[in-house]
Amino acid sequence: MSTSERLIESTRELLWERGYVGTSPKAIQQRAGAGQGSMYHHFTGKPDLALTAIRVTAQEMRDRAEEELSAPGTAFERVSAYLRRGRDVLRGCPIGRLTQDPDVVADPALRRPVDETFAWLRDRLADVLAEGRDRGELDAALDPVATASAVVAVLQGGYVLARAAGSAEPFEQAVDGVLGLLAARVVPTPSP
Amino acid sequence: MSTSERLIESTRELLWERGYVGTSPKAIQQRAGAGQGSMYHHFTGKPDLALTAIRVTAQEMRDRAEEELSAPGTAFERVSAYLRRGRDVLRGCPIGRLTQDPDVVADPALRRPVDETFAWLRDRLADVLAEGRDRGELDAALDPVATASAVVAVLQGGYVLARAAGSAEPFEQAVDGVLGLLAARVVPTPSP
DNA sequence: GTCTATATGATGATAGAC
DNA sequence: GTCTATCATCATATAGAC
Repeated sequence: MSTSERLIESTRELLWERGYVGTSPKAIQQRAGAGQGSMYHHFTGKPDLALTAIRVTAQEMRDRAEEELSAPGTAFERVSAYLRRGRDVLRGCPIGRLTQDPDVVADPALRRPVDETFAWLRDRLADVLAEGRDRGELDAALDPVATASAVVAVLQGGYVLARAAGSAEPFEQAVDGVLGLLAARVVPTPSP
Repeated sequence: MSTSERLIESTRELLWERGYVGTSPKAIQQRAGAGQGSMYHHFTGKPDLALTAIRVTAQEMRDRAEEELSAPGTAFERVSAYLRRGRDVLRGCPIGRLTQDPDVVADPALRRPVDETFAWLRDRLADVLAEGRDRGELDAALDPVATASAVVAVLQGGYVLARAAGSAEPFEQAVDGVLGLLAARVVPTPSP
C-alpha cells in the first residue's frame, strides 16, 4: 500500500472511531506511519483528506448494500437480509456518525457524499418495496418511500441505542420490531 | 441566573451543537460570560461540568416524553403524538448525539445518564404499547418491547437522515413510515 | 516524495492575587 | 467567588533542505 493509500485508510479508521472534530492530522500521520511532509504533499489539508476518505467509505457502503438488495428472493426477504446482515453494531455506522459532526454538516463538500449515500439507500429500498408490492407480495396500501425511510432510520437509530447501552441488544430489538411490523403487511401465499 | 447555572446552560448548548470532543472549556466560559477561575471553582473540570449538563438535559427529555405518553387517548394516539411532536429536527437529539462521542461512550460516568434515558424511554413506550394490546386496541400478536425499540430508533435515525439531507423531510417520512406500519396493527373498532 | 524545523493559536488546567 | 497570569501540550499548518 502506498503512503497516500495508508493515509486514506488511517483517516477512514479515525473518522469512524473519533469523527472529524476528534481526528487530528497528527493522529492520522502516526497511524499511517507517515510524516507531516508526506500528508501535506498528497493532500491540501485535513478537509481534503477527509473528503477522499469519506468518498471511499460511502462507495463501500453502497456496494455492500447493493449485494443484499439485488439478491434473489422476495422483497421482505431482501430487506430482512439487509437488516440482519452481520454488523459490528457497537462501532456504529461510519457514514451515519458523520452527521453528528458539526464541521462535516457545515461544509457542503463534506456533507454531500453523506447525503448522497442515504438518498441512494432510501431510494433503493423504496424500489425493492415497491417491486414487492407490485408483485403482490406486500399489501397494496404500503407506502414504499415512507417505509424505506423508516427502515434506514431504524438501522441508524439502532446504532445510537446500542452505543448508549453498550450492547447490541437494543439494535437487534429495533430490527426485530420493524421487521415484525413489516411482516404483518406480507400478503399470505395461497397454499398449492 | 447564577454563574454556575450559566456555565451549565452554556455547556448544555455546546454539547448539543458540537458534542463533547468539540466543546472546549474556553468556549463554555465565553458563552457563559465567566472566567477560567469561575469554572474551575464550581466544577473540577470539563468532565464534571459535562456530567452535570448531561443530567439536566436527560431529565428534561424524560419529563417532556412523559407528558405525551401519559396523556389521555389510545396507545396509537399517544405514540403518534410523541413522534409527531414539534421538534427542531436539524439540531438533532441532545442526548442521542452524545453516543457518537468517543470520550462519552468510553467514560462510564458520562455514558450512564445517556443509557438510562434511552432505557427508560423504551420501557415507557413498551408499557404504552402493551397496555394498548391488553385493552384490545392493538393486535394481540404485537411485540411491545421490539416495537418500542423500533419507534425510538426511528426517531434517532430520523435525526441522522435529516442532518445528512440538510432537511427535515426524511425524518418526517421515517415517522410516517413507522406509524403507517403500526396503524395496520390497530384493531378496528366495531361501529356502534 | 519525504523529512525536519518553525509558527500561531487553541486546549485543559494550575497558582495565586483580589 | 472571581480574576489574571502562567504552563505544557496539541492542532494545523508553512518553509525549505534532502
